[in-house]
Amino acid sequence: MSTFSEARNEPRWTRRKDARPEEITAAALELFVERGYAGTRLEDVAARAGVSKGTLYLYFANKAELFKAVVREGLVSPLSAVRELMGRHEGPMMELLRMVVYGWWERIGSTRISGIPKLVISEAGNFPEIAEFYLAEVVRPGTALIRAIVERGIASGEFRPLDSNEAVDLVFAPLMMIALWNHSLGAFEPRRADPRKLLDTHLDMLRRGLSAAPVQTGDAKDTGAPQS
Amino acid sequence: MSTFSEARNEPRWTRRKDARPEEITAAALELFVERGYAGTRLEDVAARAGVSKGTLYLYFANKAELFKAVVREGLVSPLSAVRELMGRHEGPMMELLRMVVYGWWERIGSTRISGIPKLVISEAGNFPEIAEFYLAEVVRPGTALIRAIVERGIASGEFRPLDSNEAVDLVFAPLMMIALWNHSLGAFEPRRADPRKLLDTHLDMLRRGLSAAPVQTGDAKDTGAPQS
Amino acid sequence: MSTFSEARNEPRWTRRKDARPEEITAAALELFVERGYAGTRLEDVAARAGVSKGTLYLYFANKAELFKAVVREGLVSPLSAVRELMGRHEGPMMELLRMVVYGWWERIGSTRISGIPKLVISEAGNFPEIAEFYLAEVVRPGTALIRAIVERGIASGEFRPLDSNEAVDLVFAPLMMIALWNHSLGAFEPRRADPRKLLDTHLDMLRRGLSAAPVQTGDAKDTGAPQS
Amino acid sequence: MSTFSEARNEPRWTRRKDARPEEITAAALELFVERGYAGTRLEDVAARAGVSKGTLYLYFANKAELFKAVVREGLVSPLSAVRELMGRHEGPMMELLRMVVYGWWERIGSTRISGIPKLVISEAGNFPEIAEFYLAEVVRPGTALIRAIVERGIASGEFRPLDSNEAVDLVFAPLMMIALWNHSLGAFEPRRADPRKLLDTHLDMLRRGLSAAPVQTGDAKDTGAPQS
DNA sequence: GATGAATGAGCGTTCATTCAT
DNA sequence: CATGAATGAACGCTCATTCAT
Repeated sequence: MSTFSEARNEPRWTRRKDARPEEITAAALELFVERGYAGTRLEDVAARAGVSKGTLYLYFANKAELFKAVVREGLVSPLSAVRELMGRHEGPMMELLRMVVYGWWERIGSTRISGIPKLVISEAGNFPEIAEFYLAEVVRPGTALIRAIVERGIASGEFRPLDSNEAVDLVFAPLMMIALWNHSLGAFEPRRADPRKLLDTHLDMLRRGLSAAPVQTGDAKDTGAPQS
Repeated sequence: MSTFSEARNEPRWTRRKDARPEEITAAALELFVERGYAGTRLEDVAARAGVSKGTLYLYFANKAELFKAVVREGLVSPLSAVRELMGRHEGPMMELLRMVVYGWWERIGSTRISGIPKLVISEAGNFPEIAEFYLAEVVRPGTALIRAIVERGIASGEFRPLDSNEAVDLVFAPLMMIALWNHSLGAFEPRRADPRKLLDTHLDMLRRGLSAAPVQTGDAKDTGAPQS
Repeated sequence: MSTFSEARNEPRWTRRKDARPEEITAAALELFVERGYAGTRLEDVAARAGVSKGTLYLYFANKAELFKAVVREGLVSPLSAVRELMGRHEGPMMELLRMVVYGWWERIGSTRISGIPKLVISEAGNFPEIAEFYLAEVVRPGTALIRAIVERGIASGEFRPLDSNEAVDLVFAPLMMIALWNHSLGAFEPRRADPRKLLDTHLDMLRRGLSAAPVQTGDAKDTGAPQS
Repeated sequence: MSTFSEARNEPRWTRRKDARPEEITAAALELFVERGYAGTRLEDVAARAGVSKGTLYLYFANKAELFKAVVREGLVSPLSAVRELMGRHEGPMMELLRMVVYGWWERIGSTRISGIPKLVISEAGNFPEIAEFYLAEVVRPGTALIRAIVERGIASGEFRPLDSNEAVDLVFAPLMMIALWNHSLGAFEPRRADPRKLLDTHLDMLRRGLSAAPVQTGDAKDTGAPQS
């Protein structure tokens, strides 16, 4: 009505139709991670998002859909960012692996998105749909990416010729462990080493473990080729 | 391989009456692992154990107590077996590490007990008591054991001097990953490599990663000392 | 056949604004008849009327008021038309009855107004106000009208002397049955006889049933007087 | 424990597993008829049946199944009773019709089962499944029965040759009207004629309407044949 | 006037727990 | 000891109603 109102940049009562879904999934992510799927009451999600119970249903058809949206949302851009990075990279694959691990920490490990793996692991049995979705959209593309790096390294002679599927699992395991720990027992064990230091050591171990150079150790002659 | 099984002395076929609680926890373990705590209905536990719903309450005060009993039961003995093994061991620590990893697979990884970690991780937030208990009874003793091995290896010059806490995490991570995978997404991804092969590769990577011998790799001069 | 339509004088195409309430009650009538009171969602009424949910509340205080308006609207005028017709009629009462029945079909039975009886019957228990209103405005005046016809016929010797209240019910029953059927099970039983043929047969049965002339039937001597 | 307890014929706490379903459907019938399907709260059904809300679900999977059970239960035996009666009958069909109408009043019209038609009419739109079920199990068998009677009468020359489908509707209409009235507006119009007298008059009208004998009425020559 | 996002009371349904037998 | 019918608190979801725009 007044000419002044036109200048407002932060109207107090904007219909927040577009911001709402993210506010809700953010609240839901926290609670799902804290309490599990079944343990999370939609009323609490609503309260934490600052809306009423009914509002949830304006944006998500039901609890399962909200859950799926939470999982989906947390994992779209991160993966494609890695993919892009890999396309551009030149130089040793070990260097790329390091960037991927650090990038994972920046974008996922150190954020609340890292709660999603725990969610999925916990609820896979009850939500086959989620399990399939996560496998198709996250696990398989993610492992394919790392496998490609490992295989490039093997092809170039940088890495020794080991089973690339196994290598992928060994690259991922500590990252998963960090994420799971931080969202479960970590809450009860306050003094913990800096995860970044652990990741550095992990990368250092990987460097040695993947290297094509032979390693002379106490109990076995290492030829650079994998065991049996 | 049969390293862990020597300590058991209990009669294998006690009277049915005494076996009831274990039949129940066995049924409960399966279901808790499959469906999580909240997703498991006591009626189904009863049905799978071949008893009536009411009978559950003759042995367990409530669902939470049953859950705790399931977790508690799956954990106690194996650790002491490892401790004993360690006391007896002579020779390279890498060899001991290998026995521990294989023993873990025999006694835990390949059995339904491997579902326990998933349970604990999933429900730690809802059952602080379980979390504390698991930390006190399993995590801290377990890591202490491995840390002792690593530190013995460092002291003897077999291993290079890295942070033993970090090393422990890196030793455990793939074992945890295998256990979690088998009880969650693994059910939806049929073709999977043999976990034992993965463990072999893991041990091979560890051997190289832990070795005191320097490793010449493409992007860094390795002196045997840990990074940074 | 067009007997009833003569009295209407209102302009047929008033301004849209004034038409709104009627568009809403028209939409509401359809839905209330299809789904019952509780089964009808105001959101659907709004959608069918082409307005927003909020707009409903500009015209009707709440769902119950809308419902009452729907019922009220479907009832008033036709009765006065019959009353008028009756005042003018000369000749046999059976002929008047026939006109009334045909008129009912024209103005009510074949239109969506015929859904009103179903609504009232279904919701009488929940809406005493509607029940009373319908009794006062429709049932009692309507039966009075028919009763007057029957009684005129009896007085003139055209009809035999039976209980006029009972006769009224027997005149109405098939009309009600047609209306109710068409708005309930009729939707699930596609092939159905033409209601007009049924009404003809009904009138034919009434003619015989009401006639003062004796009827010789197999199992009773008919004197024209009603049975005990 | 005591020898006395064996003599008890009315144990105070018998598990009433077999009586319960009928107690519940009886309570549900009352409430469904009073308040409609949606208007009936299961909590109230439970309370009226003297059980808890949860107990309902021991016997009926959900509200819709309870509803179907109510409908089913009220109309199985009555229909077969009529069928049986018809098989035995000898003599005029008009007599059989009279027995059917009286029987309907005894077994249905005067009992609370008469509330079912109203229920079905009200909810057919929301529960196609119920509508189909009622058509298949009640309406079609019931009309077939009456049609058979009418057609036998026509074949024997007792009735004039009219459309038997129409005749069936005209036979039923007043019965339906009585049932519906008693469960809707009837509650608000206390003084009402005895339905049995109305049924007598209805039968008397039918006798005249169906008779093969010609009837001389004021406005039409009646030849016994139906109108065009 | 008209909109539709937001609300929250209310109900159907589930399931851990109890207890008479 | 064992049973399983019964309970009722708790929660997901719906939808009539409100109100800032």
